[in-house]
Amino acid sequence: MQATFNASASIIGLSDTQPKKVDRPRRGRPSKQSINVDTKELLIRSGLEHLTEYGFTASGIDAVLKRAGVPKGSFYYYFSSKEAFGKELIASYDTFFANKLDIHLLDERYPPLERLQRYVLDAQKTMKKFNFKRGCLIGNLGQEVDSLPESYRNILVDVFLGWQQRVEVCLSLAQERGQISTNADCSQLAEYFWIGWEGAVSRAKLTKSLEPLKCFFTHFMLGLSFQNKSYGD
Amino acid sequence: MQATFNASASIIGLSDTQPKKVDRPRRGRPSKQSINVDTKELLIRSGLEHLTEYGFTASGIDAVLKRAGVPKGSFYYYFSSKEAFGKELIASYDTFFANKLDIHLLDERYPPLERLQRYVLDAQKTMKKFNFKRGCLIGNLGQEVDSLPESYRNILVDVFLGWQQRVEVCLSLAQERGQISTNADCSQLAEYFWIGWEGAVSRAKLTKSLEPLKCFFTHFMLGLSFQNKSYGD
DNA sequence: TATTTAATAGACGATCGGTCTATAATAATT
DNA sequence: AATTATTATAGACCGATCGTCTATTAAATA
Repeated sequence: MQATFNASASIIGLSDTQPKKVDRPRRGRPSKQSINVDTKELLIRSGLEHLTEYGFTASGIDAVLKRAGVPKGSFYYYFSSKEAFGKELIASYDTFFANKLDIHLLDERYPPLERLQRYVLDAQKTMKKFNFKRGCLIGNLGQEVDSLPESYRNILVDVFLGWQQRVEVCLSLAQERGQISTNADCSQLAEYFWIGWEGAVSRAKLTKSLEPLKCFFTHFMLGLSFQNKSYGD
Repeated sequence: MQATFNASASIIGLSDTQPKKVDRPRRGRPSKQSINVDTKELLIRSGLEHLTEYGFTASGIDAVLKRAGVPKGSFYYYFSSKEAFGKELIASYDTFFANKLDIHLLDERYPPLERLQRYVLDAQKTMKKFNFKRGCLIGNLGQEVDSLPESYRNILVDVFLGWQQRVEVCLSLAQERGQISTNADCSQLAEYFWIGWEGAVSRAKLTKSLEPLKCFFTHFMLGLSFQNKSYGD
C-alpha cells in the first residue's frame, strides 16, 4: 500500500482543489520523462476532501471527480474500485497524519506534554480553517465501518494503533521526566486519548465549535496530573 | 414530534424485528377499537435497528421495510419523507434513551457515581448483546451530520444537551456529597463525559470489544477523583 | 346498499453510483 | 513511415435507491 504523500500532505497545506484541467496530462501516452501522477494525486486529494467531510458512504465517485475536474472514465484506470480507492485514501491520510504527529511529538524544543498540546492546537486551527466541515478520515470510516468492506476494519484499527503508539512514546517521555507517575500505564493513557479525541472531533464537527476539543483536552490533562499525584512514589 | 415510546423501548428489550405479517392490521379500514399503531411502530423499530447499525445515509427505505415485513406503499402513508422518518427516529430514540438514563441516574438505592457506573455497565451489556453492531443513533447521525438535512444539526445538539444535563445533575449530587470538589464544573464534566463516551462507543463498534468503554470510563472516574483531591477546599 | 375512510399494493420515473467498452493520442517498434 | 503497443479519456450502460403516484382492498358509516 503505497501512500501518495504529496497528495495527502496537501490537504491542509493548500486551499481547496479547484476543478481545473490545467497541468493535467493530455490524452494519449505521455512522454517517458514527464511524471504523470498528477491526475491520480488530484483524485486522492479530492477524495480526502470529500471523505473527511462526508465519510465513505455519502461520498460519490462523481462528486470526487467533479471536484478534481477529472472525467469519470479515468477513475477506474487509476483505481480498481471504490473500495481500493478508499484503501489508498486511508494509507495516504495515515502517512500524512502520522508525519504530522511526529513533527509535534518528537519536537525536542518542547517538553513532552507541551508537544501534545501543540498538536492539539494545530488540530484546532485546522478544524477552524475548514469551518468544522472536515473531521478525521479514520474517525469517519470507523463510525461507518459496518457499512464498509470488512477488510477495512483491521486497517482502521491498525492506523489507530500507530497513532496511539506515537502518543504513548510521548507520554512515556513525560513519565521519565516525572510528569506522570511511574505507575501510570502510558499505553492505556494513549488509548484513552484517542478514544476521547475522536469523540471530540466528531462533536466539534456537529457543533461547529472548538469548545469540545478544548473541553476534552483540558480534562485529559487534568487526568494526567492526577495520575502523577496519586500514584507517584 | 411525538415519540413512539413502545417502539423505541423495545429496541433492547426484545429480539430483532422479524419480517412477519402476523398481528399487523389487514387491508382496509380497521375497527374503531382496534389500535393500529403496529405498522408504524414496526417501521420505527426497524428503522432504529438499521440506523443504530449503519447510520442514516447507508440505510435505505427498502431495507427498513424488508426487515419489518412491511410493503413500500405503506411507508409514505406513515411518513412524508425519509427526512421526516429520521426525525421521528431521533425523537423515539431520545425518549427511550433519556428514560434509560433516568432509571439509572435517579436510582436512589445507589450513590450518584455508582449510578453512572451502573448505566455504563448496562450499556456494555447491550453492546455485547448485539455483537457490537449497534452503536448510538445520535452519535452515528452526529458524525454524518454534514450529509444530512441541515435541520438535523440543532436537533442532535439538543438531544446531547438533554443527556448532558441528566449526567450533570448526577454529578452535582456527588458534588453535594463531597465526592467531587465544590470547585468542579459539573456541566463541563458532563459534557466531557458524553464527548468521550461517544468516542468510546464508536471505537467499541470498530474493535468489537468492550475494552474502549472500560478504558474511557476508568479514566473518566480517575479524573473525577482528581477534581476532588486537587480542588477541594 | 352506497359511500367514505384507512391502509396496503406495487408500478413508475428520476437520479445516481459503480463498471465496462470504445476510442483517442502518443510512444515505441520495425 | 506505417504499424503496434501503451496510456489515458470519454461516456454509455446497468442496477439500485428514493420518493411519488394511482389502484385496490376492506371495514365503518349513513
